[in-house]
Amino acid sequence: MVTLYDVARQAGVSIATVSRVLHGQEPVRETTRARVRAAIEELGYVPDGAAQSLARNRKDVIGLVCVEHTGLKPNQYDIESMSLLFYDEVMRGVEARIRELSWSLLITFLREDENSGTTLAADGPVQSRLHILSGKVDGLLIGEGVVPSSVITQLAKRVPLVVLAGDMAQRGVDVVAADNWSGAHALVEHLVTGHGRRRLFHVDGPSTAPDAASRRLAMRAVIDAHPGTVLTGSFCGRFTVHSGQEAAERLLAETRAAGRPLPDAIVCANDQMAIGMVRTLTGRGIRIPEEVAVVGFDDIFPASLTEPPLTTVHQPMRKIGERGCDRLIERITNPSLRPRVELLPAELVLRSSCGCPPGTVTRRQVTRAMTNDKITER
Amino acid sequence: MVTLYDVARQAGVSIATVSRVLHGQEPVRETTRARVRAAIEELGYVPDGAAQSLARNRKDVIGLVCVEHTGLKPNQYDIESMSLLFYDEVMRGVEARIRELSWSLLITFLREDENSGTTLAADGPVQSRLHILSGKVDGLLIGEGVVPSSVITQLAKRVPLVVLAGDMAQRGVDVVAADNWSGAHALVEHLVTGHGRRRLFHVDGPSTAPDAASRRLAMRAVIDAHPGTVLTGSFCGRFTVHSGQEAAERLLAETRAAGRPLPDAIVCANDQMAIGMVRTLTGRGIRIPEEVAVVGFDDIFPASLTEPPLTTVHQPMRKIGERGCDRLIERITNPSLRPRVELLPAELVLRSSCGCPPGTVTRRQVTRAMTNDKITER
DNA sequence: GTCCTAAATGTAAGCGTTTACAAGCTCTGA
DNA sequence: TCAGAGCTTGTAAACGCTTACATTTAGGAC
Repeated sequence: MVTLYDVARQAGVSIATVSRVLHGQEPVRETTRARVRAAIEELGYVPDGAAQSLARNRKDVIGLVCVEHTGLKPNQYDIESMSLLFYDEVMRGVEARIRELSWSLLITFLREDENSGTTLAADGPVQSRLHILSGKVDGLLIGEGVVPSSVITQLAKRVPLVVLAGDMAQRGVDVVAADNWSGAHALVEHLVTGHGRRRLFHVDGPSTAPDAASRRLAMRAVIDAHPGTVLTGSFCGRFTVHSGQEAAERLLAETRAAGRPLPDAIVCANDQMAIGMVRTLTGRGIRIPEEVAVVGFDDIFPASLTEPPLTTVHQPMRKIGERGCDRLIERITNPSLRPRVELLPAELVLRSSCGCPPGTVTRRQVTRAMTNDKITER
Repeated sequence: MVTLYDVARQAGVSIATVSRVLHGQEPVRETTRARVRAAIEELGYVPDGAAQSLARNRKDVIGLVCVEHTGLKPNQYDIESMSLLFYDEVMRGVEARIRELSWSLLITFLREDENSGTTLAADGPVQSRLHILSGKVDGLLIGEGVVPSSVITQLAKRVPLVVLAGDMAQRGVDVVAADNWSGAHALVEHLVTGHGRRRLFHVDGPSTAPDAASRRLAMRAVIDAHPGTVLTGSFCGRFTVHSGQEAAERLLAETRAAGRPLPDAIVCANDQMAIGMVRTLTGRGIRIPEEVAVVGFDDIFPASLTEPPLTTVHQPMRKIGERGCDRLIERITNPSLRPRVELLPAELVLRSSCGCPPGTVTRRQVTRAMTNDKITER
């Protein structure tokens, strides 16, 4: 390994001078500078990042902890695995910011199942990996969903940290997330006031999923605000295409058995389930949106390819990465900042599964005016 | 910041003892161990990664340099941006290996256009970023395509390095890539011997793209091996859907003008162009594969969604990440290893755009027997 | 109690940088 | 010619950890 000393010897100067040349600091004679440059070039010197970090007391590295969805066939892209793209977008947002600073980005994937069973263990594999990681970075960006919030709160005491996405208000920790509530609210509002749908069916996510919760609340809010609007029923799915299909089967069976008509609209907690719903319904000859509207959430890529194309809500993942990174850097710079929750506007994407005319593609940012406290109280 | 000294003071022991407890080393009395553990917990001590790296003389970090495709609309998934997925798969492969070792992964994206103009500058922005990066890692995984090979060769002298994907034989540098040639060869061979197609048209990639080159050579090889088989023409596209549509327009115009029949099969250098081709052709009422077969390359997600579904070649990106990582670790461990080129089998994916019956989905790994030298000589 | 051995713990020298401070130059102006 | 100012350059002390080696301690055997 070539060190500063080697370069200094080769150039006939002291290590301080080499360091100065390396960082373009001023008081170095032009001839000396040239000599040092030549030595660096000749020896192929690369400054050791660890030593620099130690001396400068900062690493110029931030860590991003992503959620890795499990149960996917490797090497094969399908509709389920499209959700993978979320964190890839976040990552690109973060990287774009990081790059401007000449910092670096450390990535870790945490598998959804990795923490099951060890949630409460103070020293599970997840904790251990996060611990090692936090020693290598100046700050951490953590995707919500895998790490229990108690662990996050604990971790935040030791290292600057920002929680990304998700929907839970982490008390005392910075959060940057999409405004899921407003997205879902605008979506359902559109069905009700835009297309006169009154009898709604809900395909919900798992009760444990925090994002599903706020979507559910938003739907409730719209229904309550419009007399005459009712929730005719709901199904609790697992966010998969298959769940959506199950939901459809169940819905059809139940309405027929009871001799009731179909609902006017079906609101699904994510696009995968909406796609499953659309497939099964159209397979049974039911016309969408004429007989029933179907909407999803997330705007994954295949949502634009269904027949009819799916009306949904796009999540600003890249922006979440960017803003999360900005926030983290603020916090690193000024650790005494009061933690805040920042919600980014979601984007309502109107295609035609909601009843809008075929060929429609309208995008509209939606969010609500609010203060921190309103949000954290939610 | 809490250091070893703080913990040592709190526990009433020396820093050496704390360090031993930290790493579970043997000769420490149980009572002492407990005392130290308590102090660590109480103070919320996190070992400083930089200091550890410096003292241990290894960083337990490897860097991955990805190619970032440009000109994409942010926050919007479309067929073009599906190519983004390549590096995301590679990344997951690398991370899976890294994780087993408790190492970390540093990510950098290099934009395709970032290097244009400065290719030969010894100190362009790309070089500078790679330089900083290489000081922070034990080794580097570089996706081929952005960094000029002269820069790579240079870099490889200073830091353990493995080149991923691409197709170029980097002399004197480790390479792990997909066997594009065999994939393309099997694909064209299938058209010719499996479906009796004789008159082939080629939608090529940019002449500068190294992967396009080997696909072109493979096609040539099949044609030469089968008397009676001819290349009726070719079009040089830019790997986009739009290029594929242009190619289709041009092909139709020329064959009609010359009063010639359509070719039997159209071989596209990637899926995006094949999709553009399929769209335009079916739009003009031409039946695929009855009138003409169309095949692509890469097996991006939308390839399975066209009508008819596209026959193509899947690239084992995740495997490339895994094997590249293994190779890099070998090289870090033993820097005197002779550099090798390793080609991973590609996977022929038969759907129905080639003439196979509707509903077909057959996957077959393809590669050729070979030695290093044969490959590097190619 | 003494002595020996082995186990437990402590001391201090790095690791490769940065940077405050000291020291050495080269001028300029008297 | 020399003092002093202003550039350059060098010296050495951190930074927080690991680890070889030195030292202390505990536990037996006599």
